[in-house]
Amino acid sequence: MDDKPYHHGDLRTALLAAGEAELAERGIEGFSLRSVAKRAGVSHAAPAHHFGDVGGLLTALATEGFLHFQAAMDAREAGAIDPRERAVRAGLGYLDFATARPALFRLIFSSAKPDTANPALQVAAEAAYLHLVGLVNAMGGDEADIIALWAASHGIADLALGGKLRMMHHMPEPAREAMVRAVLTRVLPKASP
Amino acid sequence: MDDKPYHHGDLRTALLAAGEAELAERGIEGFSLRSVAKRAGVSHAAPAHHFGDVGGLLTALATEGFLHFQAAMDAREAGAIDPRERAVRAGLGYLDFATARPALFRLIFSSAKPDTANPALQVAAEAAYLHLVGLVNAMGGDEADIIALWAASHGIADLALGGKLRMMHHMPEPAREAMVRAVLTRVLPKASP
DNA sequence: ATTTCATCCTGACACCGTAAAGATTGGATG
DNA sequence: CATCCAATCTTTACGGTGTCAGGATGAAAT
Repeated sequence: MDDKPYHHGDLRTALLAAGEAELAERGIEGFSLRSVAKRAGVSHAAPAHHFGDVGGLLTALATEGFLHFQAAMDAREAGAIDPRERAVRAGLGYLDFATARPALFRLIFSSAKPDTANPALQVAAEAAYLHLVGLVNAMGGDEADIIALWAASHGIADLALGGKLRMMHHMPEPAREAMVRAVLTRVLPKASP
Repeated sequence: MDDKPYHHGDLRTALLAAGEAELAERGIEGFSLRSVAKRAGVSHAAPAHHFGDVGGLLTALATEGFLHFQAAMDAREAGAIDPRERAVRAGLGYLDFATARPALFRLIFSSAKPDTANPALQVAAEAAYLHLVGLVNAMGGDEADIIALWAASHGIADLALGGKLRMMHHMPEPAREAMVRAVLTRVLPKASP
């Protein structure tokens, strides 16, 4: 039997992985620091040294979450040239992320626990925002267009997570994507001549 | 001194009021059943008899929340005749509610704690949805228009609560309303001829 | 007057986050 | 190589939380 060494080796990384698993299984509202430590096979006070308190761990998880968020949009945008098509795909990626990692989505957008003053988190959040700005600028849109696209994408994703869009949940996948496309197309700036 | 009688008289109502105060001061993530009981001047186990567990109390608060939500939209819509203007005002009321009662907003739309199978809660939620459907129908819109208006309104409100719309938060009130109007106008169905 | 029963309280338990203090170990320093 | 140091992890402890079991109270019904 491999008795566990006193020093883990890469506990910080292990705790982040355990934290993501905890979020996926129990959600934000069921998230427990002690449970995360148990997942990593470590004492309940071990996380403190790496993350301070539970807010510190959630801040790090949120920072990672923004990367996943970004990646989900990039995956959808890949291959598309037309700026309007790219913007629509970004919205689809937005929904992909929310569906695939609901708790992470809520952690990022609807929780007060992550420390919004944390520099790394701010950088990650700003990057996601700038990505959106780039999409809208490529279409020749203004600030209202930015908010419109963002709000529509976010609204669809958040309402879907909340189970409020039951009519959409009862649709087959292709029809659902078509519906999202129809909605997002409405909020794009007028096609440039 | 009025020593408290053993029987409260209307504890259920008092607990609901205390629960709203607790939400307003501590938010969902800081919500504590024992603290609510303390606010109502009652033992920590007293709420159990009226609401079962904490989920039961939050379910009742969410049901009440939908009424406040409805009222906020009605207040904005009052006096407007034109269907498109009414729809835009509903969106402004949506934001009003989120701003005035952020924790209640999150409880309704982003929490898993309320029991979504509760009949009273379902009725309240359905009423809010049907109100939206009525607005869109009056404009001759279809299902995509419903989702578009709802998602845009919800997205703006939820992002604003999350502090993500900093550019909007730095605007004077009239400009902010103008911005919301500009965004919402984009998602309305084409004006009927 | 007695019984009944909803209401409310007390006490207990397991779980949680956090802090303090001790154990262990890898690595730097001599 | 021997020693010390600092980082890492554990143990223990404390107050707070939700929930359950059992007892106390008192209003209403018999």
